[in-house]
Amino acid sequence: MDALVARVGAIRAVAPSAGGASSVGHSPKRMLFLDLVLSVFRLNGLLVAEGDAMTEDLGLTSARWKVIGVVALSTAGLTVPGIARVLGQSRQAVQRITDVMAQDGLITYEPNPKHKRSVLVLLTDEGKSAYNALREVQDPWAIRNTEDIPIEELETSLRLVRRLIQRLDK
Amino acid sequence: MDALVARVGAIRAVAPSAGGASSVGHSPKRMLFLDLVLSVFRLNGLLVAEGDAMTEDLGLTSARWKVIGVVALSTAGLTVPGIARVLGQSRQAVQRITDVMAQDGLITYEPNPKHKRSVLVLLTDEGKSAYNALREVQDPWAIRNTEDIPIEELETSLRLVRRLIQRLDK
DNA sequence: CCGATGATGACAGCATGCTGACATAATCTA
DNA sequence: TAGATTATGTCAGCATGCTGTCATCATCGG
Repeated sequence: MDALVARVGAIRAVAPSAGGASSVGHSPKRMLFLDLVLSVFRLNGLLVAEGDAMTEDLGLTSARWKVIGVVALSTAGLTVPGIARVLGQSRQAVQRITDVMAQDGLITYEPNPKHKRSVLVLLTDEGKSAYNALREVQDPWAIRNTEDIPIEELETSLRLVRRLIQRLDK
Repeated sequence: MDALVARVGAIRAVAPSAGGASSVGHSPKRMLFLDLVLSVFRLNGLLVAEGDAMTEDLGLTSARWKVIGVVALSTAGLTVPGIARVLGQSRQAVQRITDVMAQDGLITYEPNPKHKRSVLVLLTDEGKSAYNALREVQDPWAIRNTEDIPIEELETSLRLVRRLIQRLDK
């Protein structure tokens, strides 16, 4: 397991040239997996920070553009628990975000014809322009971060991440 | 971008048979990347939950075994900011975790011959047995989650995640 | 040797996740 | 239809990240 931490450390300490040699010892798959887990922890933190920095001018944060992205793509509106299910988060966590976003005028709560209490979340005009502005920074960012990565690697990685999600989500 | 949310939704709503067809529209790489980003957010949450559940009997949490794992692998001990640098977190966040772990008797603060104020973190006997117990649940878990995944896919994904980390960490 | 710069400790505040608990609305089932 | 089960709103508390601030210790350069 030394290799694991050595690698984690290397991410910060050593030149980007590192990252080749896979660990020796026994059960390389186990090492790869644990290394991947720690790397996902780390990447998550960096992505949140990056997302926050990238959209702070728009009055957004990572938590907010997760919500705004989901709502923008729903034609008929979504309930708060519905957003939570899509994002895989607790409804309470989403509720707190949407309440603030509603105060800020990005979304509105509209009556839900199918449910007396559970209102629908919709984007306001301000929310829609925030979404458009979001895409204007997010799309170039996505392109910038993938232009030198083969599409096959993206597909393989996404498939693996999805498989792990499915496995852990029961 | 509809495909993105459709996919995210599908993770929960649809049978595991989904996940094949890549998105249509323009710039598939951009779609793949944004999808990967959301999936990483999600996987992170699931991994934290899984890590907490898996080790709660040991008096550990995800945040704690990140620390305990790093400390266990250092021969001479590490300072709190040192642990933070390895994990890519703020020293304050790590300090709070280590303070509680010290109260719980998992670690001790020892004088640092190289620094008057910045003490070294070391595992107590209790901490060492917690680390051993951790490995006894963590290793089978890692094996279980990778036995049907080709090692090439693990390597590709880890390499991609690492590359993204390096890119975002400047 | 001394002052500037950087690293660390300590405290505070905030954002974003989680869970638990309880009441009520909605839906399913016998 | 009536009761049981599930979904939702709401409030509370907690865990784990982040940043900012300020004092103090360490280190380096003139």
